[in-house]
Amino acid sequence: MKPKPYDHKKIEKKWQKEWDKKKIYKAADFSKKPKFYSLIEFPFPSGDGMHTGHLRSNTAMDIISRKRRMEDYNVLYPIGWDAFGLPTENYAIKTGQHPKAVTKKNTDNFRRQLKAAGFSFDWSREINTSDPEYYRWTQWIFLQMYKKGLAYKKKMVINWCPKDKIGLANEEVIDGKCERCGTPVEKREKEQWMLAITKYADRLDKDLDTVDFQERIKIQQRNWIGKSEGAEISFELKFANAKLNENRGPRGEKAHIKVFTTRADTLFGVTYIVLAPEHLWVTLALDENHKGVLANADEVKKYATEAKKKDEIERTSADKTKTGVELKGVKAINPATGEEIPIFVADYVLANYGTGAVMAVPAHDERDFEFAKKYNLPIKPVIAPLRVDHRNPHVAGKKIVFRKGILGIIWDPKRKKYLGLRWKTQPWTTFVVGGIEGDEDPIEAARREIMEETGYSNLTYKKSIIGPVQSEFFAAHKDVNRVAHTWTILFELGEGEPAPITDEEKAKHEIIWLDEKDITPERMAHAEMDLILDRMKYGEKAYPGEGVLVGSGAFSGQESQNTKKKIAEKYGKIVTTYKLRDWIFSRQRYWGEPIPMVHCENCAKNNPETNGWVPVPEKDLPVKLPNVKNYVPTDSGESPLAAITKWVNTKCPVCKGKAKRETDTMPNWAGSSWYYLRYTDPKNKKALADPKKLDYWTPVDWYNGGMEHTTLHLLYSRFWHKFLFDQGLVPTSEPYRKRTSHGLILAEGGVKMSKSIGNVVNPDSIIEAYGADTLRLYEMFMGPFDQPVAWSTDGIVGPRRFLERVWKLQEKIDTTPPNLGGDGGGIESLIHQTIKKVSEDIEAMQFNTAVSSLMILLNAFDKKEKIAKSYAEHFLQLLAPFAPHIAEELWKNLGHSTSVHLASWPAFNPAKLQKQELTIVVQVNGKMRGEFRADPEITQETAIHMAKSVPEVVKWIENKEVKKEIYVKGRLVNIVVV
RNA sequence: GCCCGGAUGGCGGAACUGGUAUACGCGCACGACUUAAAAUCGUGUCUCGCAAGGGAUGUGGGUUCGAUUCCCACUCCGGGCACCA
Repeated sequence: MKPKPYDHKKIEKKWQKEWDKKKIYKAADFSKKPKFYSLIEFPFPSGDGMHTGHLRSNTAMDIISRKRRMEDYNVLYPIGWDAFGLPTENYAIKTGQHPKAVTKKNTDNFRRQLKAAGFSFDWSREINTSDPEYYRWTQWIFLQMYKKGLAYKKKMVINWCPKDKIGLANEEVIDGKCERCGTPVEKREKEQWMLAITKYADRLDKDLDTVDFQERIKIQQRNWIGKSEGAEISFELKFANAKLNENRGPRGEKAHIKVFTTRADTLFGVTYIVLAPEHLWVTLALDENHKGVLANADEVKKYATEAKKKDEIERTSADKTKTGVELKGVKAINPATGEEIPIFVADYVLANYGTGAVMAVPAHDERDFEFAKKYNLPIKPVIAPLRVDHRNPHVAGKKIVFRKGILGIIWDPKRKKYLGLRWKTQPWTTFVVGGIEGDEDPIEAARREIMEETGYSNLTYKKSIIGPVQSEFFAAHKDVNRVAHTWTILFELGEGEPAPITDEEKAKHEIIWLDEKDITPERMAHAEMDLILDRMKYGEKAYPGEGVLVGSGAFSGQESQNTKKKIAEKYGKIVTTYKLRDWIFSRQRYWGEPIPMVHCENCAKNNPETNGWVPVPEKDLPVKLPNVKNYVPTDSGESPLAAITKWVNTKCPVCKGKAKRETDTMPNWAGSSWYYLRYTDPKNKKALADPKKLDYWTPVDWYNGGMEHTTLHLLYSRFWHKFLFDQGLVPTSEPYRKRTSHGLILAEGGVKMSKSIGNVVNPDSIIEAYGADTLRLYEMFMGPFDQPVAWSTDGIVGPRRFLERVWKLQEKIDTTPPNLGGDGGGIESLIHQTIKKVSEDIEAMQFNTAVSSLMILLNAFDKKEKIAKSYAEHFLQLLAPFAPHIAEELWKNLGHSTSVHLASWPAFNPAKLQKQELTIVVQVNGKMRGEFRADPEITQETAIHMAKSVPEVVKWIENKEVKKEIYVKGRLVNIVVV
C-alpha cells in the first residue's frame, strides 16, 4: 500500500479539533497524580499578532508539559491575556475604536494563532486581566496593601513621558528614556500612589537562595535590589555663628549630618562632606527661619535649584565634570580625627540613596578625588596598598624591620631613559631606594638619597607617583625581613655632570639607563611596580582598593578589611541600604484597572492622617472602568477619567458626603503580578482563588520567560506573592519554584525583530507553508535555548525534510516480532541512547541536541530495510512533545486508538546503552595514530597490548623507549615515548 | 567603569567529569532518477601538502601524557547596571 503524502494542513487541523473535543489537556483539580504546574508569561495581545519569537518559550514549555503528562503527572499548562496597556489604548485612539473592542479582536487572533501551533494549553482556564471579574481581585489586593500601609500616596518627582503622557516607574526608564517609545523623560512633581516594595527588599534578596532560578536571573535581581552593607556615621556641625552651636535637637543631640559609607575603614581620610542638592539640611538652611546660618545662602540656593531642575540625563551623563558649592559658615567635625572639614553641596551625590550625604575620601574614591582636585581640597591617604614580594619573600626566623622609604625615579630627557641601579651584591635592578629619616619630607629624602647614590643633584621634582605603599620583602643586603612604607617620586634630570660618589656606594651598584619598555614588573625588583606603571601612565589617582591602614590612629597597621566593622561600630552604626525604590503605581491613562480609592474633603478634616483618602468597600468592587467616548490622554498629567464627572463624583463610603474617585489607573504590571494564582481557580466569585486549589496547585513548578522581565514583572510578582503569603492568602512564600529564561529570536541578520524595521516573521505563513510541527521543531533546533539566535527561513527546510522522512517511516514498519537486524543490536542500543539523550536534554532545555539525536536515530532507521514496530513506537513517543500532530497521526496509523500524548514516556535500559563492540583510539604522545575494535569488557593490560600492535601505531613507537602508558576505560590508549 | 554571557568550518551549531574537535542541520560540489527542472536518493565537503605529514576551537602564556574544556593575562561581540559612596 502506498501511503498518502505528508499533508500537514490536513492532519494538524484534524488533531487540533480532536484534542479540543476530547479535552485531553484539561487539568483536573485535586487529582491523585502528582501535580505539575508549568507556566509561560501570558501574552499582551497586540494588534500585530504573534511573531515567531513569541513561540519559543511556549514551545519549550509545551514540550516539557507534554513530557510530564506522559510521565503521568497531572499537568496545568494555562494561558490567558495580559490585556490592559498602552499599546492597545494608543491603537484604539488612532483607529477610533474602543479599547475593549480592540482587545477582543486581538485576543481572538492570538487564540487562533496559539491553537494553530498545537500548544497543549488547558483552554478552559483562559483569563483576561481587563475582565472586571478578574480585576475585581487586582483591586482587592491593592486594598489589602493599603490596609497594611504598603500603598500610600505621595507627592514626588516622577519620570514623565511627554509622548505617552504617562508617569513611569523607575524600572521603566532606560538611560533616561521611556522604555516603550524612547522619548527622553521629563521631571514632574505629582501625587502618586506608591507600593512599598522596599519593605520587602531584604526578603526578595535573601529568598532567592530558596528557589531554583537560573543564576543569571538571581544575579540580575540581586544587582537591581542592590543590597549594600555599610555604616552610618554622624558628623557634628560647628557654626561660625557661635550661638548656633548651643542649639540641641529633640533628644538633646548637637546638630549633625549623617552619612552612609561602605568604607568606614577610610574614616580618618575624610577631608570634606558632600550633600545632595535635595538634602533636607540644604533645604532647611535656606529657608526663612534659618537666615544668617550660611554666609553664602544665595549662592547655595542658586546651585541647589539649578541642580534639581536638571533632568536625569543631564545629571547622570557619563563624563560630566563635577560641580559643587561650599556651605560657608559651617564646618563638620571628623569624629575620628576631630578635624574641622568643609561641607559642600554637589549634584554628584544622590538624594535617594543612603542618607543623601557622603563623607568624601579623595585619596580612596575616584569621584571624591576628582572633586578634591577641582576645588583644591586636601587628599589624605589612609590606606596603603599591600604588596608582598613573592620573588624576595620574608625568610622565616629573620627579624622583621619596619622602615619608611622612598623610591626615586629619574627621567633623563636627553637620553630619553630612566635611571636604574644594577646591584652588584644582589640579582636586582631597582630605582634609587632609600630611607626617610626622622620627620623628613619624602621629596627631600629622595633628593638626598639620589645625591648619595648617584651624585646627581640637578633634579626637578615632577610628581609624587604613589605613596605610601606597604611592601613586604626580604632585604638580603641587610639580612632582614622588611616591611616598608614607600613613597615613589618622579624627578627630571637637568644639565651637569654628577658629583663623585663614595667607594662604599660604588661597591653596591652601578648606574644603568633603562628604556621605558624595560621598566616592567618582571625586570624591576619592586613589588609595587604595577601601581607605579599604572600611575605613570594615567597620572595620579585615587586608590579605591584594600590595604593596610596608615595615619588612622590606633587602627594604623591593621588590614582595611578587618577594620570596616570596628570603625563603623566605634564611630557610628552598621546599616544596610538598598538601591531598590518604592514602586510608582499610578498611571494617567484610561486602559487600566481603576485604583479603588475615593477622596473625601470632609474625611480629610476629621481624619487628617488619611489626607482624605478612603478605600472603596470590598463589596463595591470591582470599580469598573466607565464606558466613554473620549479617553485621549491629557498633557495636564491627569488621567482621561478625570474628565468624566459622572464617574468621578461619588459618595464617600464613610461619611456619605460628596467625594471624588481616584482617576489614575494601575500600571499593566498589576494584573500580571498575581495571574498565575487565578489560573488555579479562574471563575471564583468569592475569592481570588479557592485556598484548597491554591494548596493543590501552587507554587508554579517551572516558569519560563524573558530576561527583560527579570527586574520588572518577575520582581513585582514575587513582591505581591510575599505580601499575600503574609496575609495567609497563599500557601508559599515564593510563587515560582523554578525560573528559566530563553534567548531572544532575532530577525535574519541578527537584528531585533521589530515591526518598524519590517523584519517580523509571522508564524501564520510558516505554519501554512511548512506546518506547525516543522515550525516547532525548527524553533527548538535552531540553537541553544538560552541564547539569542537569528531566524533563518533557509534553515527551516531541514526540520521539514526530517518530518517528511518520518512520514515515510510507515512504509517500512515490520509488524513481525522485532528482529535485531543482524547488526549486533546496534539499533537497539541507539534507541536506548536516544531515549536517554532526549529525556535528559528536555530537562536541561537543550532542545537543539534533543532534536539532533532524533535525527540521528532516523538516519539509522533509513539505512534499514525494515523497522520493528516497537522501535517506531518509541521513536514516535520521543517525537510527540516536539511534533505532536505528525506523531499522533502515525501513532494512530500503527493501530493505536488512544492518543500518543496519553501514552507513557519511554524508559531506557542502562544495560542496553552500551554497544557490543567498541572502538578504542590509540594516541602516541597525545596525537591520534590509530584505533582498534574491542570487547567492552577488555582489561587495561589487553587494551595496551592491542594498542601497541596496531600497524599505524607500531611505526611511531618502534625503536623508542616507552615512558608511560595511559588507558582511559573504553575510550583510548595513550602511549608516551621519548 | 562594574556584573553576567559569548567567540569553534561558507552558515546555525555539537563535544559526557580533561580523552577521536567539527555530531546534527543548512549551504555548496559531484553522481543517480528525469526529455528537462524541481523534489528525492547517494557520495563528498576545516585547512596546507603529490604524499608522508603538518596546522586549526578569538589572541598570548601556563598546568597536563593529553586542553574547545582547567588557570593567568588580553582582544572583540551581546546583555544588564551605572556618580549607589
